[in-house]
Amino acid sequence: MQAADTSSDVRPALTARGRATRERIVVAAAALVHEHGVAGTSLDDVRAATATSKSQLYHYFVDKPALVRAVIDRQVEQVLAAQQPELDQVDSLAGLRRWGDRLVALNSVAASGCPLGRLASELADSDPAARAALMVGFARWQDRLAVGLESMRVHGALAPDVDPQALALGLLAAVQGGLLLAQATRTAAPLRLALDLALDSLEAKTLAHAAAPAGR
Amino acid sequence: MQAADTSSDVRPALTARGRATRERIVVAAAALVHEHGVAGTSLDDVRAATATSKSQLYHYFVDKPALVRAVIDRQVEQVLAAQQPELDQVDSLAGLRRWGDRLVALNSVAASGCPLGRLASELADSDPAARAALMVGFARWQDRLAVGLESMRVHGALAPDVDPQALALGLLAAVQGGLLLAQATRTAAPLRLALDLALDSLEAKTLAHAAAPAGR
DNA sequence: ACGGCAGTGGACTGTCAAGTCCACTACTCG
DNA sequence: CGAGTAGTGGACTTGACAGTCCACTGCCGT
Repeated sequence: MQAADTSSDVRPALTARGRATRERIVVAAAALVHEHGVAGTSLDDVRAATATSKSQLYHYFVDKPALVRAVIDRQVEQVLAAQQPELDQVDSLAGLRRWGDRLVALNSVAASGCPLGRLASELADSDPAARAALMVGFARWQDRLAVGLESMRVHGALAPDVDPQALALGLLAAVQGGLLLAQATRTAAPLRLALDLALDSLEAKTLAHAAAPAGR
Repeated sequence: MQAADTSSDVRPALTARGRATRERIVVAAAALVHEHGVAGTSLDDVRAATATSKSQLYHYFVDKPALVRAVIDRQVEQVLAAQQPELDQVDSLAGLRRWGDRLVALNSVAASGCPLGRLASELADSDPAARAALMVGFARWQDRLAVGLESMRVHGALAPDVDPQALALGLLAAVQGGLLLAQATRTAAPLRLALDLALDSLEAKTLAHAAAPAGR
């Protein structure tokens, strides 16, 4: 009914100048939305921040939700890119801890929470297309982690009976919750502690510890 | 400057009828805000849902932020109450798992996320008074958990060197992240997995494991 | 039985935001 | 160099929402 054609938000025939302007709009909108939320960001704010006009906004995006979807796509890329190269090197316990340290460091710069988390909690119930795009983003994040965990399992660094996808999702949840509380408390501690708790759990699932199986 | 007198939102001289009306407004507003967010809930929505008039809203609350603060206070109570009695019985690993099961069960009824989490991510950057109230709520939640964990430590069910407050905050972060992703994915799995990961970590910190790493 | 105040009804105002429209500019291609 | 189209400027319309105002009602004490 609504989003049958998922590629409809990509307008055809964009010249180089057009692509640059569109990009400028998305970048500024992403920053504003991250800071003030979707509802707290007006198109006039975007217009002012980009020195564009109302007609340009509607030239490149059919309506505000379409712009928000472009922002989501951008934030997914940004969030994944900001974790590089550590995210792709989580193939050992040490690698996982390095990745965690990077997240803590990123959060320390500006404890403004995870852009995806904020968008998710604001849009999950109201914008199905946005929710779908966010789910894809979270899934990509989870997969990156799962690939690393699977490699650990294969190399014998994790017990053979663990489920990498499940662990990755649990880890991602810990990160999201840690970032949420870090934003609320304006403290790095929640993220740090959530990561420690989750990673300690993984450490307990290393082969050495798992020699004596702990069931459930 | 603005919120020097923190008790100013409690209007004096309320009769029984007045208190009932005020309560009705807060209850309906809490439900609407939980479903559509603060920005997505207009005072007209609240008015319609409570069969009240505009003047009543402004009779009981000086402005919308004041109503939101009342909603926050209510949600804090509701969230803590909904976890009873399990939350006050987290004095063993089994008790912790029962508490986790209750959270999963609550979330299964309607995967709408944690009211506090949603409010926190929406208001943390824009409403300092709201953020403060939410921090108090999270702190109460954390303390309840910490009391249980401390009792476990004292009874020897946890290693003596653990920090109950830190573990409680980590646990709370896992829950928040799990609920956020559960809402986004419309699945119970993230909460379940986040709790499993965190509780497995606690299990690994039990005295038995700390003394000699062996199965339960 | 009345004076006064808590509680109520609902019209009204000002502001702000989304989305529309049309005129204009500048690039590109023949 | 001229026509057509991508790109731009900004005024305008429409609607929604926070907040105001004043008239009214019903409870309560004396």
